[in-house]
Amino acid sequence: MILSHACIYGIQTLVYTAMQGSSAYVSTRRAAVEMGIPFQFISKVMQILSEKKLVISRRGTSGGIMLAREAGEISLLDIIEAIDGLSLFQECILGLPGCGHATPCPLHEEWATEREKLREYFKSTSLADVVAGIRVFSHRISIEEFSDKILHIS
Amino acid sequence: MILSHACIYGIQTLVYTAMQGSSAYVSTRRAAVEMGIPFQFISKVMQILSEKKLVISRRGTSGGIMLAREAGEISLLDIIEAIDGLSLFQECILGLPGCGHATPCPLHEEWATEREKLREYFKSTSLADVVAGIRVFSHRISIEEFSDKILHIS
DNA sequence: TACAATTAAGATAAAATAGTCTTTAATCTA
DNA sequence: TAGATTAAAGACTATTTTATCTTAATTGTA
Repeated sequence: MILSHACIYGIQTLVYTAMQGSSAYVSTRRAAVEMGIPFQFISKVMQILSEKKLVISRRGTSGGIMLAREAGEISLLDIIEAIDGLSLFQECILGLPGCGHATPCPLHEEWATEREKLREYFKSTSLADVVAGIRVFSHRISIEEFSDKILHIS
Repeated sequence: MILSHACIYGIQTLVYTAMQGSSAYVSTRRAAVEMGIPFQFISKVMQILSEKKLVISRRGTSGGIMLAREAGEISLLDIIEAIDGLSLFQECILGLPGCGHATPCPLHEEWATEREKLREYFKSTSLADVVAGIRVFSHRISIEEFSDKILHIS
């Protein structure tokens, strides 16, 4: 698995949040239920993203989270960096500490090329892009249809 | 980290084995010491690769492991498949179970393209290719120079 | 002010991965 | 045959990741 569960949940939750518009705080409990993700885990991840200034959180009634910047200004790489860090895009694929241009492992150049493409993709894809894909191409974000789960909490 | 430690150790050990020529069994203990990898862990990984018919192992004096096929006939993908499985090349990057062409997640097409390139690279790169890279470009496989550690065991 | 709703935060538990230790079985050599 | 060497195998430990539980703090509303 290339991204940790925490990171996957983080991306899913922020995409969900971006889809709700920016007027009000979005309930993470509701987001969790609708997306079929453990609520407490999302809560932890949002605390990290709050520290890293990607979201603003608020307690109490009508509390929740809100994107700290416009959806077009938050890239998937921003989220990955905040949660998993950038080691995926920096480390040798064979795990050799000093692997680099001067002392490359046998796979160094090829993997350096591949991982850079991947990084570029994550960097150039914003939450707004993902939301647009969902709206235009009916991409899905939840495991089941949203409507299935909404019934359970309202 | 894209490959597990077990998988990384497996690749390193088989590359090391391929470099020794095919005439005799290669001691996994020696390989472990020279590459700076936990011996018992390598032993476990080699047991897996032995079950999967990628290596032939032999107990006793002058025992060790030997590649089951020519180095040119064992791809990195063969090793990855045996140890980590192929889920890396099959799963949705957001971890959504039913993600596919019919019901894609927002990142489906892009990631499907990237992961296929990665799979092709691993499939088309054999142990022999890696060894050739090491011989021609002085690529390294161990964490430190081999000669440093050889002294400790002989 | 009292209460309900909501996230924050710390502790804990469960699961997966990584690593170690010990005993057994096989093999070679003297 | 006896002893040394080596991998196989199973049990165990440690670490990291994932997930849950409980309590506290904050906010809006009646």
